[in-house]
Amino acid sequence: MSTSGITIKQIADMLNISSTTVSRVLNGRARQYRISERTEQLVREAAEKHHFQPNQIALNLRLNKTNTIGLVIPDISNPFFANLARTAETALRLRDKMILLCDTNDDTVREKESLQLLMGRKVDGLLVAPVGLSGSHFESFTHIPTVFIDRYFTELPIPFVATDNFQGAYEATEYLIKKGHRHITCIQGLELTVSNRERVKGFTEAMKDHGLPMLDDQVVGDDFSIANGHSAMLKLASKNRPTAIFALNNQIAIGAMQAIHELGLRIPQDVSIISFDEQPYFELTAPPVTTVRQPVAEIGEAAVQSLFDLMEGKNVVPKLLPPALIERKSVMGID
Amino acid sequence: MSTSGITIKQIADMLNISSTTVSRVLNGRARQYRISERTEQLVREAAEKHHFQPNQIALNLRLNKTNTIGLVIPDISNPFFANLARTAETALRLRDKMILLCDTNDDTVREKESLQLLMGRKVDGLLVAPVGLSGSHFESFTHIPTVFIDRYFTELPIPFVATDNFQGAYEATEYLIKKGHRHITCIQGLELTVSNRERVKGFTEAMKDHGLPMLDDQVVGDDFSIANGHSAMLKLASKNRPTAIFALNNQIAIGAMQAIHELGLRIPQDVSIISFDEQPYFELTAPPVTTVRQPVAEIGEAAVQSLFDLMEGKNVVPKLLPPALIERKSVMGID
DNA sequence: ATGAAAGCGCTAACAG
DNA sequence: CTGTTAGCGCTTTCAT
Repeated sequence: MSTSGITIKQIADMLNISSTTVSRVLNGRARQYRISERTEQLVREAAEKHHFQPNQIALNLRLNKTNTIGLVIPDISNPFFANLARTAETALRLRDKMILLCDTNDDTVREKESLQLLMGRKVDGLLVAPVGLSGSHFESFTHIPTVFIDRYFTELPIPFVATDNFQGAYEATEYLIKKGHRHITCIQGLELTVSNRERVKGFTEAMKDHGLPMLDDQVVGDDFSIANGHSAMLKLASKNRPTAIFALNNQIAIGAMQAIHELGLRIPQDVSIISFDEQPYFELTAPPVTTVRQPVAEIGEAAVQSLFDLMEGKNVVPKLLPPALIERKSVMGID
Repeated sequence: MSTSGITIKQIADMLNISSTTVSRVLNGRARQYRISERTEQLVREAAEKHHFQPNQIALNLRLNKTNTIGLVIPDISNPFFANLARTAETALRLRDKMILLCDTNDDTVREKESLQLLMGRKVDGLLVAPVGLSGSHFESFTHIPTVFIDRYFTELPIPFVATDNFQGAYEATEYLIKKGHRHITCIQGLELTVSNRERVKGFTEAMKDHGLPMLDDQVVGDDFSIANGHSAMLKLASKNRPTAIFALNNQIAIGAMQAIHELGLRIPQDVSIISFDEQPYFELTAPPVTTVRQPVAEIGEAAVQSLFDLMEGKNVVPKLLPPALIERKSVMGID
């Protein structure tokens, strides 16, 4: 039926009035411009009848504003980011913004490409969980309001909202140590990532603070995937098996647990495990897994709020939100 | 530094040439229009130097094409949809399209609103997992290429790609029955949803085919959430407890299992359970859960392919992909 | 109480 | 080999 929606000009022509008038009525400025009730009526009827929808593209061009936010994350299939995306979507919808979604797969090239594309699309703001340890390539984007989520670069004047990864990792490690573990291996995610680095730091520092030696292979693994958790665990078990594993995200933990089961080992009798990223199913696994909870909803909402503050020119301070240790049954006390 | 990127016109002015020429060079048509090497060189240098980025908004308006696809799904935090989103994102990126993400929360109002917004933004196509049992409100969108995913309306001439939900549910139910279960309760998701209806149908038909009576409360629950699975299970346990539960998606299964554990009941000795939606963690739960696997990646890729075929005017047929039963330990055989 | 005209940044048709 | 003009749909001066 309708080709693609009627335009203001078409309505104007039908009514033999100018498009200016139509625009004014449709933008609720009839009173302000003292447009006659009759004209207003006519315009409204025509618009209604033909399901007038303002062409946002034209609006974008004219107003130099797209009401669109770019969401750039490493992996939407990781429940942590999926939840983040959801809270962000909800918060943004409330403010009449839409999300352009970019999944970078934790790949620098894809990230740069995504940023470039989003620039071209003139997004009003950016919410990004960046790859890499330094954000030099973000400097060319300083003119567009950006808030980092989950990961960040302190040397950049760009605000961020994230979990205090260092603290979370420190506490998790200390918990393991207090349970009597001395041979603990950390299965990490992508090394070139701030969240990973902070977590590894927390692990390392806790070990040092408790006088435990950092041996070779004390930190293994190379990305945030299930496959990585799986293969890392397999290798670990074949050598001098640690008594406890610290998995640096939920995916790694799943992979490691799969491997442990395949090997016929028991948790926590043969290996204890603790994981970053609380997820509902960790309560149901055999055994339930002790985790470090990240305040996902708070992060998502605070990030959106910060972004809006930024867009309104307000001063925005970075936020590091506290994690919480959720103790369950996957860590055994040993002497 | 740079305000918002340089324009073609600005480059043209700097070089004292017309914007047409600049446009031609930048679009790789220098040869075609026999533009002098020198001019081409100059234009390229200027563009490079000032980081020229074509303004997509202007392009959209001019070309009447946005290279944007609307992805409308009920819940991005549900791993099934998160995975779908990921495959779709990857497939679309390969074809130089970006995704505008809308999370409807399985709410008709929000869905309509999303569709409306996406129309205004002139998306080139739509990928949607619709709420509701009839798609009358989609008829006003027939001019824009649309493919339904996971859920669909057979009365509409809109292609879809989905799991054969009926078959999956039928097989799951039959599996339960063959294991000796007679008192089976189905915890369903949102009733006003095609996927739910098909699954319930499969369940009902399998029961009938095996001569089992459909009692009151044989199908309970009302949405696809963890909370629903949890509360439904709590209620079920307090009455005449069934020997087996069929959870109609992964979230419901998680909620139900939480409730079962809280109640101090054992799976599968006290209650057996089977779930729609295979997920990695179902292998790790206590006990590992028997599930109906949906071919998520295939659905995502096929949907994108169908959408492109549609946009190219090709004939597209709906696809119902076969599910697979993954047998694990959550169902006990009884006599 | 209403309109004409300009312009957002770009490309395409037509002209040389 | 290059330029002029028009126009995508809308809003915003500036007129009247």
